[in-house]
Amino acid sequence: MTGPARPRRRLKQPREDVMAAAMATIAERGLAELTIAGIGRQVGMSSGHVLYYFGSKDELLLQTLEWSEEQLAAERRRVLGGPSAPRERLDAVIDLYLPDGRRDPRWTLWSEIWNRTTAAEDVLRRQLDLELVWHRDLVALLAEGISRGDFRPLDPERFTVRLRALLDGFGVPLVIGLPGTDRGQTLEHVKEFLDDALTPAPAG
Amino acid sequence: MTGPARPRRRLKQPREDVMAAAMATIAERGLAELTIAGIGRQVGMSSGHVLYYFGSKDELLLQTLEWSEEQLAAERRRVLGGPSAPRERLDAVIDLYLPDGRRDPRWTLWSEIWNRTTAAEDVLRRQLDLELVWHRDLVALLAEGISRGDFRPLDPERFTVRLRALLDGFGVPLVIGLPGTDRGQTLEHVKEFLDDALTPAPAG
DNA sequence: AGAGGAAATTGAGTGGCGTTCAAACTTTCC
DNA sequence: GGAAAGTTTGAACGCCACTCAATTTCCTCT
Repeated sequence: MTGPARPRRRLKQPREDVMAAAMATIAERGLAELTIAGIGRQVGMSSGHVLYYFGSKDELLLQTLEWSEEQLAAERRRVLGGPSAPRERLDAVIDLYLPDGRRDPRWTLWSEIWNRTTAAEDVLRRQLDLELVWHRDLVALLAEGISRGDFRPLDPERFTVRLRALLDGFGVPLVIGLPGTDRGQTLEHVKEFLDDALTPAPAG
Repeated sequence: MTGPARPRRRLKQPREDVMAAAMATIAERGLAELTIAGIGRQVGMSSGHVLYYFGSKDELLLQTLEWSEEQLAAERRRVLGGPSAPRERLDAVIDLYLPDGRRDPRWTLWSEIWNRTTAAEDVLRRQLDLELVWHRDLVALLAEGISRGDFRPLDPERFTVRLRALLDGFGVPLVIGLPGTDRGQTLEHVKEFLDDALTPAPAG
Protein backbone atom coordinates (compact mmCIF):
# COMPACT_ATOMS: atom_id res chain seq x y z
CA MET A 1 0.00 0.00 0.00
CA THR A 2 1.29 3.39 -0.90
CA GLY A 3 -1.14 5.09 1.40
CA PRO A 4 0.55 8.07 2.99
CA ALA A 5 -2.41 8.47 5.33
CA ARG A 6 -0.71 11.27 7.13
CA PRO A 7 -3.30 13.21 9.09
CA ARG A 8 -1.75 16.57 8.34
CA ARG A 9 -3.77 18.04 11.14
CA ARG A 10 -1.56 21.00 10.80
CA LEU A 11 -3.36 22.17 7.75
CA LYS A 12 -6.72 22.16 9.32
CA GLN A 13 -6.31 24.91 11.81
CA PRO A 14 -5.01 27.73 9.60
CA ARG A 15 -7.67 27.00 7.03
CA GLU A 16 -10.39 27.29 9.59
CA ASP A 17 -8.89 30.49 10.88
CA VAL A 18 -9.07 31.94 7.42
CA MET A 19 -12.66 30.85 6.91
CA ALA A 20 -13.73 32.14 10.28
CA ALA A 21 -12.09 35.47 9.53
CA ALA A 22 -13.91 35.62 6.21
CA MET A 23 -17.25 34.99 7.88
CA ALA A 24 -16.59 37.60 10.53
CA THR A 25 -15.55 40.22 8.01
CA ILE A 26 -18.62 39.62 5.91
CA ALA A 27 -20.85 39.93 8.95
CA GLU A 28 -19.19 43.11 10.12
CA ARG A 29 -18.31 44.95 6.97
CA GLY A 30 -19.97 43.15 4.08
CA LEU A 31 -18.67 41.31 1.09
CA ALA A 32 -17.46 44.38 -0.75
CA GLU A 33 -14.71 44.92 1.79
CA LEU A 34 -13.61 41.32 1.89
CA THR A 35 -10.15 41.09 0.34
CA ILE A 36 -7.62 38.32 0.36
CA ALA A 37 -4.98 40.59 1.82
CA GLY A 38 -7.39 41.79 4.48
CA ILE A 39 -8.23 38.28 5.59
CA GLY A 40 -4.56 37.46 5.66
CA ARG A 41 -3.88 40.45 7.86
CA GLN A 42 -6.46 39.24 10.34
CA VAL A 43 -4.93 35.82 10.72
CA GLY A 44 -1.30 36.81 10.27
CA MET A 45 -0.72 35.48 6.79
CA SER A 46 0.46 37.05 3.61
CA SER A 47 -2.03 37.23 0.78
CA GLY A 48 0.01 34.71 -1.13
CA HIS A 49 -0.25 32.29 1.71
CA VAL A 50 -4.02 32.49 1.85
CA LEU A 51 -4.09 31.60 -1.82
CA TYR A 52 -1.64 28.81 -1.24
CA TYR A 53 -4.34 27.18 0.85
CA PHE A 54 -7.37 27.99 -1.22
CA GLY A 55 -6.16 28.53 -4.76
CA SER A 56 -8.50 31.35 -5.54
CA LYS A 57 -10.91 33.70 -3.87
CA ASP A 58 -13.86 31.84 -5.39
CA GLU A 59 -12.61 28.61 -3.91
CA LEU A 60 -12.13 30.28 -0.55
CA LEU A 61 -15.69 31.55 -0.58
CA LEU A 62 -17.17 28.25 -1.61
CA GLN A 63 -15.17 26.29 0.97
CA THR A 64 -16.16 28.80 3.62
CA LEU A 65 -19.79 28.26 2.73
CA GLU A 66 -19.36 24.51 2.84
CA TRP A 67 -17.65 24.78 6.20
CA SER A 68 -20.40 27.02 7.51
CA GLU A 69 -23.07 24.64 6.29
CA GLU A 70 -21.36 21.76 8.02
CA GLN A 71 -21.61 23.57 11.30
CA LEU A 72 -25.25 24.36 10.73
CA ALA A 73 -25.92 20.78 9.80
CA ALA A 74 -24.79 19.76 13.25
CA GLU A 75 -27.27 22.12 14.85
CA ARG A 76 -29.97 20.96 12.52
CA ARG A 77 -29.38 17.34 13.39
CA ARG A 78 -29.74 18.20 17.05
CA VAL A 79 -33.07 19.87 16.39
CA LEU A 80 -34.30 17.08 14.17
CA GLY A 81 -33.37 14.44 16.71
CA GLY A 82 -35.34 16.20 19.39
CA PRO A 83 -38.47 14.80 20.98
CA SER A 84 -40.96 17.46 19.96
CA ALA A 85 -43.68 17.08 17.37
CA PRO A 86 -42.77 17.24 13.69
CA ARG A 87 -44.38 20.61 13.27
CA GLU A 88 -42.37 22.11 16.09
CA ARG A 89 -39.20 20.64 14.71
CA LEU A 90 -40.11 21.95 11.27
CA ASP A 91 -40.49 25.44 12.66
CA ALA A 92 -37.14 25.13 14.37
CA VAL A 93 -35.41 23.97 11.20
CA ILE A 94 -36.88 26.88 9.30
CA ASP A 95 -35.61 29.22 11.97
CA LEU A 96 -32.15 27.82 11.33
CA TYR A 97 -32.56 28.04 7.58
CA LEU A 98 -33.54 31.67 7.29
CA PRO A 99 -30.84 34.32 7.59
CA ASP A 100 -30.04 35.67 11.01
CA GLY A 101 -30.56 39.13 9.70
CA ARG A 102 -28.98 41.63 7.43
CA ARG A 103 -25.59 40.53 6.09
CA ASP A 104 -25.90 37.04 7.50
CA PRO A 105 -22.58 35.73 6.20
CA ARG A 106 -23.90 32.34 5.21
CA TRP A 107 -26.57 33.84 3.00
CA THR A 108 -24.23 36.49 1.71
CA LEU A 109 -21.91 33.74 0.57
CA TRP A 110 -24.74 31.90 -1.12
CA SER A 111 -25.73 34.97 -2.99
CA GLU A 112 -22.18 35.76 -4.01
CA ILE A 113 -21.54 32.26 -5.21
CA TRP A 114 -24.65 32.27 -7.34
CA ASN A 115 -23.29 35.27 -9.18
CA ARG A 116 -19.83 33.97 -9.74
CA THR A 117 -21.26 31.01 -11.54
CA THR A 118 -19.34 31.04 -14.76
CA ALA A 119 -20.92 27.76 -15.70
CA ALA A 120 -18.31 25.68 -13.92
CA GLU A 121 -20.08 22.38 -13.75
CA ASP A 122 -18.36 21.09 -10.64
CA VAL A 123 -19.03 24.27 -8.71
CA LEU A 124 -22.72 23.99 -9.50
CA ARG A 125 -22.59 20.41 -8.38
CA ARG A 126 -21.15 21.45 -5.05
CA GLN A 127 -23.82 24.08 -4.61
CA LEU A 128 -26.44 21.49 -5.32
CA ASP A 129 -24.92 19.13 -2.78
CA LEU A 130 -25.21 21.78 -0.11
CA GLU A 131 -28.88 22.22 -0.88
CA LEU A 132 -29.54 18.52 -0.94
CA VAL A 133 -28.53 18.18 2.68
CA TRP A 134 -31.32 20.49 3.73
CA HIS A 135 -33.65 18.96 1.22
CA ARG A 136 -33.27 15.40 2.46
CA ASP A 137 -33.71 16.37 6.09
CA LEU A 138 -36.87 18.29 5.30
CA VAL A 139 -38.29 15.47 3.22
CA ALA A 140 -37.71 13.00 6.03
CA LEU A 141 -39.30 15.28 8.59
CA LEU A 142 -42.34 15.82 6.42
CA ALA A 143 -42.70 12.13 5.76
CA GLU A 144 -42.63 11.49 9.47
CA GLY A 145 -45.28 14.11 10.13
CA ILE A 146 -47.46 12.71 7.40
CA SER A 147 -47.19 9.15 8.59
CA ARG A 148 -48.08 10.27 12.10
CA GLY A 149 -51.11 12.05 10.75
CA ASP A 150 -49.85 15.42 11.91
CA PHE A 151 -49.68 16.68 8.36
CA ARG A 152 -52.07 16.37 5.49
CA PRO A 153 -50.99 13.59 3.13
CA LEU A 154 -48.93 15.10 0.35
CA ASP A 155 -45.85 14.34 -1.66
CA PRO A 156 -43.03 15.26 0.74
CA GLU A 157 -40.53 15.54 -2.07
CA ARG A 158 -42.56 18.01 -4.06
CA PHE A 159 -43.65 19.92 -1.04
CA THR A 160 -40.07 20.36 0.09
CA VAL A 161 -39.14 21.81 -3.26
CA ARG A 162 -41.94 24.28 -2.83
CA LEU A 163 -41.05 25.10 0.73
CA ARG A 164 -37.40 25.67 -0.04
CA ALA A 165 -38.26 27.97 -2.91
CA LEU A 166 -40.46 29.94 -0.55
CA LEU A 167 -37.77 30.14 2.09
CA ASP A 168 -35.15 31.23 -0.41
CA GLY A 169 -37.45 33.91 -1.70
CA PHE A 170 -38.16 35.11 1.81
CA GLY A 171 -34.53 34.97 2.81
CA VAL A 172 -33.09 37.27 0.20
CA PRO A 173 -34.91 40.45 1.29
CA LEU A 174 -33.83 39.72 4.83
CA VAL A 175 -30.13 39.41 4.00
CA ILE A 176 -30.02 42.54 1.94
CA GLY A 177 -32.07 44.41 4.51
CA LEU A 178 -34.77 45.49 2.11
CA PRO A 179 -36.88 48.14 3.84
CA GLY A 180 -40.10 46.77 5.23
CA THR A 181 -38.81 43.27 5.74
CA ASP A 182 -38.52 41.89 9.19
CA ARG A 183 -37.49 38.47 10.39
CA GLY A 184 -40.40 38.03 12.75
CA GLN A 185 -42.97 38.87 10.15
CA THR A 186 -41.26 36.61 7.67
CA LEU A 187 -41.42 33.72 10.11
CA GLU A 188 -45.11 34.39 10.59
CA HIS A 189 -45.61 34.35 6.86
CA VAL A 190 -43.92 31.02 6.58
CA LYS A 191 -45.91 29.59 9.45
CA GLU A 192 -49.12 30.75 7.88
CA PHE A 193 -48.08 28.98 4.72
CA LEU A 194 -47.38 25.81 6.64
CA ASP A 195 -50.70 26.02 8.44
CA ASP A 196 -52.49 26.37 5.13
CA ALA A 197 -50.61 23.56 3.49
CA LEU A 198 -49.96 21.01 6.19
CA THR A 199 -52.86 21.12 8.59
CA PRO A 200 -55.05 18.10 7.99
CA ALA A 201 -58.61 18.83 7.00
CA PRO A 202 -60.79 18.77 10.13
CA ALA A 203 -62.07 15.25 10.12
CA GLY A 204 -65.79 14.77 10.78
CA MET B 1 -4.10 66.98 -37.14
CA THR B 2 -5.92 63.90 -38.13
CA GLY B 3 -9.12 65.77 -37.57
CA PRO B 4 -11.92 63.49 -38.58
CA ALA B 5 -13.33 64.66 -41.86
CA ARG B 6 -16.79 63.86 -40.65
CA PRO B 7 -18.19 64.60 -37.28
CA ARG B 8 -18.42 61.51 -35.23
CA ARG B 9 -21.79 59.91 -35.54
CA ARG B 10 -23.81 61.05 -32.64
CA LEU B 11 -25.69 58.32 -30.93
CA LYS B 12 -29.30 59.20 -30.71
CA GLN B 13 -29.73 57.49 -27.42
CA PRO B 14 -26.32 56.73 -26.10
CA ARG B 15 -27.56 55.67 -22.72
CA GLU B 16 -29.94 53.12 -24.14
CA ASP B 17 -27.27 51.79 -26.44
CA VAL B 18 -25.03 51.24 -23.46
CA MET B 19 -27.72 49.50 -21.46
CA ALA B 20 -28.72 47.31 -24.37
CA ALA B 21 -25.10 46.32 -24.88
CA ALA B 22 -24.79 45.49 -21.20
CA MET B 23 -27.85 43.25 -21.35
CA ALA B 24 -26.59 41.52 -24.47
CA THR B 25 -23.17 40.90 -23.01
CA ILE B 26 -24.61 39.45 -19.84
CA ALA B 27 -26.85 37.14 -21.83
CA GLU B 28 -24.03 35.98 -24.06
CA ARG B 29 -21.02 35.89 -21.83
CA GLY B 30 -22.21 36.42 -18.28
CA LEU B 31 -21.60 39.09 -15.72
CA ALA B 32 -18.01 38.16 -15.04
CA GLU B 33 -16.98 39.32 -18.47
CA LEU B 34 -18.91 42.54 -18.37
CA THR B 35 -16.44 45.43 -18.24
CA ILE B 36 -16.95 49.12 -18.73
CA ALA B 37 -14.35 49.21 -21.46
CA GLY B 38 -15.94 46.22 -23.16
CA ILE B 39 -19.35 47.81 -23.24
CA GLY B 40 -17.79 51.00 -24.55
CA ARG B 41 -16.13 49.09 -27.35
CA GLN B 42 -19.44 47.63 -28.41
CA VAL B 43 -21.13 50.99 -28.73
CA GLY B 44 -18.11 52.99 -29.88
CA MET B 45 -17.38 54.87 -26.71
CA SER B 46 -14.35 55.16 -24.51
CA SER B 47 -14.60 53.75 -21.02
CA GLY B 48 -14.45 57.24 -19.62
CA HIS B 49 -17.43 58.23 -21.68
CA VAL B 50 -19.56 55.38 -20.42
CA LEU B 51 -18.82 56.53 -16.90
CA TYR B 52 -19.57 60.10 -17.86
CA TYR B 53 -23.12 58.95 -18.44
CA PHE B 54 -23.54 56.57 -15.55
CA GLY B 55 -21.11 57.67 -12.89
CA SER B 56 -20.20 54.17 -11.78
CA LYS B 57 -20.60 50.58 -12.79
CA ASP B 58 -23.10 50.00 -10.00
CA GLU B 59 -25.21 52.85 -11.25
CA LEU B 60 -25.01 51.50 -14.77
CA LEU B 61 -26.19 48.10 -13.63
CA LEU B 62 -29.04 49.47 -11.57
CA GLN B 63 -30.21 51.78 -14.33
CA THR B 64 -30.01 48.94 -16.80
CA LEU B 65 -32.20 46.86 -14.55
CA GLU B 66 -34.68 49.69 -14.18
CA TRP B 67 -34.73 50.16 -17.92
CA SER B 68 -35.25 46.48 -18.48
CA GLU B 69 -38.08 46.37 -15.97
CA GLU B 70 -39.77 49.28 -17.70
CA GLN B 71 -39.84 47.32 -20.91
CA LEU B 72 -41.21 44.28 -19.16
CA ALA B 73 -43.83 46.39 -17.46
CA ALA B 74 -45.19 47.32 -20.86
CA GLU B 75 -45.52 43.68 -21.79
CA ARG B 76 -47.10 42.93 -18.47
CA ARG B 77 -49.67 45.65 -18.90
CA ARG B 78 -50.61 44.20 -22.25
CA VAL B 79 -51.13 40.79 -20.69
CA LEU B 80 -53.04 42.17 -17.75
CA GLY B 81 -55.30 44.23 -19.97
CA GLY B 82 -56.23 41.16 -21.99
CA PRO B 83 -59.67 39.62 -22.05
CA SER B 84 -58.85 36.20 -20.64
CA ALA B 85 -59.79 34.93 -17.21
CA PRO B 86 -57.74 36.08 -14.20
CA ARG B 87 -56.13 32.73 -13.77
CA GLU B 88 -54.93 32.67 -17.35
CA ARG B 89 -53.58 36.17 -17.01
CA LEU B 90 -51.90 35.20 -13.76
CA ASP B 91 -50.16 32.32 -15.47
CA ALA B 92 -49.03 34.66 -18.23
CA VAL B 93 -47.65 37.20 -15.76
CA ILE B 94 -45.75 34.48 -13.98
CA ASP B 95 -44.31 33.37 -17.27
CA LEU B 96 -43.02 36.90 -17.74
CA TYR B 97 -41.72 37.07 -14.20
CA LEU B 98 -39.59 33.96 -14.18
CA PRO B 99 -36.20 34.05 -15.90
CA ASP B 100 -36.04 33.14 -19.56
CA GLY B 101 -33.40 30.62 -18.74
CA ARG B 102 -29.83 30.43 -17.68
CA ARG B 103 -28.11 33.82 -17.54
CA ASP B 104 -31.32 35.72 -18.12
CA PRO B 105 -29.82 39.22 -17.95
CA ARG B 106 -32.65 40.75 -15.97
CA TRP B 107 -32.32 38.17 -13.23
CA THR B 108 -28.56 38.27 -13.37
CA LEU B 109 -28.73 41.98 -12.73
CA TRP B 110 -31.09 41.47 -9.83
CA SER B 111 -28.78 39.00 -8.27
CA GLU B 112 -25.73 41.16 -8.79
CA ILE B 113 -27.39 44.21 -7.35
CA TRP B 114 -28.45 42.33 -4.25
CA ASN B 115 -24.82 41.58 -3.58
CA ARG B 116 -23.47 45.03 -4.16
CA THR B 117 -25.84 46.44 -1.62
CA THR B 118 -23.54 47.93 0.95
CA ALA B 119 -26.48 49.36 2.81
CA ALA B 120 -26.95 52.35 0.53
CA GLU B 121 -30.40 53.38 1.59
CA ASP B 122 -31.46 54.97 -1.67
CA VAL B 123 -30.33 51.99 -3.74
CA LEU B 124 -32.44 49.70 -1.58
CA ARG B 125 -35.33 52.04 -2.06
CA ARG B 126 -34.97 51.81 -5.81
CA GLN B 127 -34.84 48.02 -5.65
CA LEU B 128 -37.97 48.06 -3.58
CA ASP B 129 -39.71 50.32 -6.07
CA LEU B 130 -38.98 47.86 -8.85
CA GLU B 131 -40.55 45.08 -6.86
CA LEU B 132 -43.57 47.11 -5.93
CA VAL B 133 -44.55 47.47 -9.56
CA TRP B 134 -44.94 43.72 -9.87
CA HIS B 135 -46.50 43.51 -6.46
CA ARG B 136 -49.26 45.99 -7.14
CA ASP B 137 -50.18 44.42 -10.45
CA LEU B 138 -50.39 40.99 -8.89
CA VAL B 139 -52.48 42.23 -5.98
CA ALA B 140 -54.95 43.85 -8.36
CA LEU B 141 -55.19 40.74 -10.49
CA LEU B 142 -55.81 38.55 -7.47
CA ALA B 143 -58.43 40.93 -6.12
CA GLU B 144 -60.21 40.78 -9.44
CA GLY B 145 -60.14 37.01 -9.49
CA ILE B 146 -61.43 36.85 -5.95
CA SER B 147 -64.27 39.25 -6.55
CA ARG B 148 -65.30 37.28 -9.62
CA GLY B 149 -65.33 34.14 -7.55
CA ASP B 150 -62.58 32.56 -9.65
CA PHE B 151 -60.28 32.42 -6.66
CA ARG B 152 -60.83 31.40 -3.12
CA PRO B 153 -61.31 34.43 -0.91
CA LEU B 154 -57.98 35.36 0.64
CA ASP B 155 -55.95 38.42 1.46
CA PRO B 156 -54.51 39.39 -1.93
CA GLU B 157 -51.76 41.47 -0.34
CA ARG B 158 -50.48 38.67 1.82
CA PHE B 159 -50.88 36.08 -0.85
CA THR B 160 -48.87 38.17 -3.29
CA VAL B 161 -46.02 38.40 -0.80
CA ARG B 162 -46.08 34.65 -0.56
CA LEU B 163 -46.30 34.14 -4.29
CA ARG B 164 -43.43 36.50 -5.05
CA ALA B 165 -41.23 34.80 -2.50
CA LEU B 166 -41.99 31.49 -4.15
CA LEU B 167 -41.25 32.84 -7.60
CA ASP B 168 -37.99 34.40 -6.48
CA GLY B 169 -36.96 31.15 -4.90
CA PHE B 170 -37.81 29.24 -8.04
CA GLY B 171 -36.14 31.78 -10.27
CA VAL B 172 -32.67 31.66 -8.80
CA PRO B 173 -31.88 28.03 -9.66
CA LEU B 174 -33.08 28.70 -13.18
CA VAL B 175 -30.80 31.71 -13.73
CA ILE B 176 -27.74 30.00 -12.42
CA GLY B 177 -28.57 26.84 -14.31
CA LEU B 178 -28.49 24.57 -11.31
CA PRO B 179 -28.49 20.99 -12.52
CA GLY B 180 -31.89 19.39 -12.39
CA THR B 181 -33.83 22.58 -12.74
CA ASP B 182 -35.94 23.15 -15.77
CA ARG B 183 -38.20 26.01 -16.67
CA GLY B 184 -41.12 23.84 -17.69
CA GLN B 185 -41.07 21.85 -14.49
CA THR B 186 -40.76 25.02 -12.48
CA LEU B 187 -43.83 26.46 -14.17
CA GLU B 188 -45.69 23.27 -13.36
CA HIS B 189 -44.65 23.58 -9.74
CA VAL B 190 -45.94 27.11 -9.56
CA LYS B 191 -49.21 26.17 -11.23
CA GLU B 192 -49.68 23.35 -8.80
CA PHE B 193 -49.16 25.81 -5.98
CA LEU B 194 -51.73 28.15 -7.47
CA ASP B 195 -54.21 25.32 -7.92
CA ASP B 196 -53.80 24.35 -4.30
CA ALA B 197 -54.09 27.88 -3.03
CA LEU B 198 -56.54 29.63 -5.32
CA THR B 199 -59.05 27.08 -6.48
CA PRO B 200 -62.31 27.61 -4.62
CA ALA B 201 -63.48 24.69 -2.55
CA PRO B 202 -65.79 22.52 -4.63
CA ALA B 203 -69.21 23.77 -3.66
CA GLY B 204 -71.79 21.07 -2.95
C1' DA C 1 -22.32 84.08 -39.13
C1' DG C 2 -19.40 83.97 -35.39
C1' DA C 3 -18.08 84.04 -30.68
C1' DG C 4 -18.26 81.85 -26.46
C1' DG C 5 -19.93 78.90 -23.07
C1' DA C 6 -21.82 74.27 -22.21
C1' DA C 7 -21.82 69.61 -23.20
C1' DA C 8 -19.51 65.66 -24.92
C1' DT C 9 -15.46 62.83 -25.48
C1' DT C 10 -10.96 61.14 -25.03
C1' DG C 11 -7.17 58.47 -23.17
C1' DA C 12 -3.50 58.51 -20.14
C1' DG C 13 -3.04 58.03 -15.28
C1' DT C 14 -4.17 56.06 -10.39
C1' DG C 15 -4.94 52.81 -7.02
C1' DG C 16 -6.64 48.52 -5.66
C1' DC C 17 -7.52 43.98 -6.51
C1' DG C 18 -6.71 38.78 -7.33
C1' DT C 19 -3.29 36.03 -8.78
C1' DT C 20 1.56 34.17 -9.96
C1' DC C 21 6.03 32.93 -8.87
C1' DA C 22 10.79 32.40 -7.70
C1' DA C 23 13.14 32.33 -3.80
C1' DA C 24 13.71 31.48 1.18
C1' DC C 25 12.57 29.10 5.10
C1' DT C 26 10.90 24.92 7.86
C1' DT C 27 9.66 20.29 8.62
C1' DT C 28 9.92 15.41 7.67
C1' DC C 29 12.16 11.32 7.00
C1' DC C 30 15.87 8.14 5.49
C1' DG D 1 23.19 15.24 7.99
C1' DG D 2 20.89 16.20 4.09
C1' DA D 3 17.56 15.77 0.42
C1' DA D 4 12.79 16.10 -0.52
C1' DA D 5 8.55 17.95 0.50
C1' DG D 6 5.84 21.34 2.48
C1' DT D 7 5.27 26.24 3.89
C1' DT D 8 5.71 31.24 3.61
C1' DT D 9 6.88 35.51 1.72
C1' DG D 10 6.49 39.72 -0.97
C1' DA D 11 7.52 41.69 -5.21
C1' DA D 12 5.65 41.71 -9.80
C1' DC D 13 1.78 41.31 -13.27
C1' DG D 14 -2.37 42.21 -15.50
C1' DC D 15 -6.85 43.73 -15.11
C1' DC D 16 -10.26 46.59 -13.61
C1' DA D 17 -13.21 50.73 -12.18
C1' DC D 18 -12.64 55.21 -11.81
C1' DT D 19 -10.49 60.25 -12.25
C1' DC D 20 -9.23 64.15 -14.70
C1' DA D 21 -7.12 67.65 -17.58
C1' DA D 22 -7.30 68.55 -22.20
C1' DT D 23 -9.73 68.63 -26.50
C1' DT D 24 -13.58 68.58 -29.66
C1' DT D 25 -18.38 69.31 -30.81
C1' DC D 26 -22.73 71.52 -30.13
C1' DC D 27 -25.86 75.24 -29.00
C1' DT D 28 -27.29 79.86 -28.25
C1' DC D 29 -27.28 84.67 -28.48
C1' DT D 30 -26.31 88.67 -30.92
